[in-house]
Amino acid sequence: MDARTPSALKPRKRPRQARARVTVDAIFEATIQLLLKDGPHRLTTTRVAERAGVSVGTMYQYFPNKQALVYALNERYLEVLAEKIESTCRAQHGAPIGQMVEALVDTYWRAKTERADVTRALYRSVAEMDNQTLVDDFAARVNAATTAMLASASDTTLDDLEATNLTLVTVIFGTVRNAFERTLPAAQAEALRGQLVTMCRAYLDAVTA
Amino acid sequence: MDARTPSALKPRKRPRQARARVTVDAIFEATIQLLLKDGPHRLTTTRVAERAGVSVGTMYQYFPNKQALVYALNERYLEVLAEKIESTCRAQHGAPIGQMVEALVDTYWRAKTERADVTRALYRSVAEMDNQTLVDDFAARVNAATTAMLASASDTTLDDLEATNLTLVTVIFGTVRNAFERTLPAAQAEALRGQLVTMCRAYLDAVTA
DNA sequence: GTAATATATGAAGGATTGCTCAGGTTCAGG
DNA sequence: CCTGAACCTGAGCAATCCTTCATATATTAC
Repeated sequence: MDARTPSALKPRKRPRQARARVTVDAIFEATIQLLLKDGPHRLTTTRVAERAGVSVGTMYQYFPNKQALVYALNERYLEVLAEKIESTCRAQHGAPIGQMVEALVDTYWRAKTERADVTRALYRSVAEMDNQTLVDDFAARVNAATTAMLASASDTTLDDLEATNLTLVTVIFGTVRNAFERTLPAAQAEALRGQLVTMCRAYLDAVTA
Repeated sequence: MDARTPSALKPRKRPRQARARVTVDAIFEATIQLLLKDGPHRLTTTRVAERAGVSVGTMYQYFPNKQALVYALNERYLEVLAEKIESTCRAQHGAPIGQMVEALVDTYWRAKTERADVTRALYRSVAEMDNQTLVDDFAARVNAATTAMLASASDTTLDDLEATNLTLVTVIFGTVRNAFERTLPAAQAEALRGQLVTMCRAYLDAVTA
């Protein structure tokens, strides 16, 4: 758990026994399902506990309040996502730059598509409860990884690494998100993903020449 | 008011006298301010009325419930935004395609930047209350306008107008939104806007050649 | 086996919220 | 000036909702 986590949102205690770990997982899963079904403003501690098959009191043994629950959920999700991105960046170290962005788009797109409904549910929950800290931390972490990757490109050195990196990351992440909110038919979504890669490559050609 | 507005969200009645119009405006403004200050999940009918300087009952004379209030607010905002975009598209009819996207980015970016705080507040409120209908309508409207514009380009005809249009719109809108959530320093934001234009132009060169 | 610890329960308290309604005030038209 | 329509008031009801705590069970360590 991040040291930067606001104290009011820090988990009360970690599960030590196996059954407790099962319980906490069930609580997380129940939260996702409810977020999905009813949206964030109908997310209730009672309902979460009910669906998780535990009592409210149990939930409060691990999370000091409702917000902390959603916070922890997003933290968990972003942690996994950040790791995937970092892994891709490491794998592409020293590759040609065009291949890099393609890999980045692929990784991010796939991560979001794997459980599209969960993605949507969490996007909404981040907005409702305010988890800006989480988002900022995530952004910083991703930024470091992609910057390092781009700097190692075998076929070019970028004039303004910072600016190009910021542009690529913002465009890719923003586009993916927007694509999700439109709930496009699969074929169109797939086409869009291809076009996004084309676009990024064209951009890199332009700022490289 | 759109005919597609779900009946549970339709305004109860329109203000007929001048003082009533003032009241409704005050209610809208109060909603924005509270959304800004405390986020959507602390938006309360009592608080809205209080800050607007009217009583709760007054609010309920024009809106059947809280959700309808937020809905109407976003409807108003998106209406203005859609008009700006349509206006730009008309103005660029028959222009070179590169100039078109530049104008589109400019218009959208400026519209969002003019009152950046309001933009952020509304982004969040759309997510919390579910106003998907509004977003979909907006998307369809913008789509029609930009498609018509792109089709009239003086210097090229696009192979796949639909796909290119979808790509451009999704990328531009998504990027702008993401840029806002990161609360970038003004200089970086400005640079990003420029890079976005470069990117779109490079993309158009690529799919046109 | 037993003490210490971890985990689970759920009724109930306290606070808040969305919304109504019976009764007032202001305005516009005649 | 008068009357009906438009507009406004705000105490209070009903419905939740978040959270606690006294109590009970399961697990681990010895």
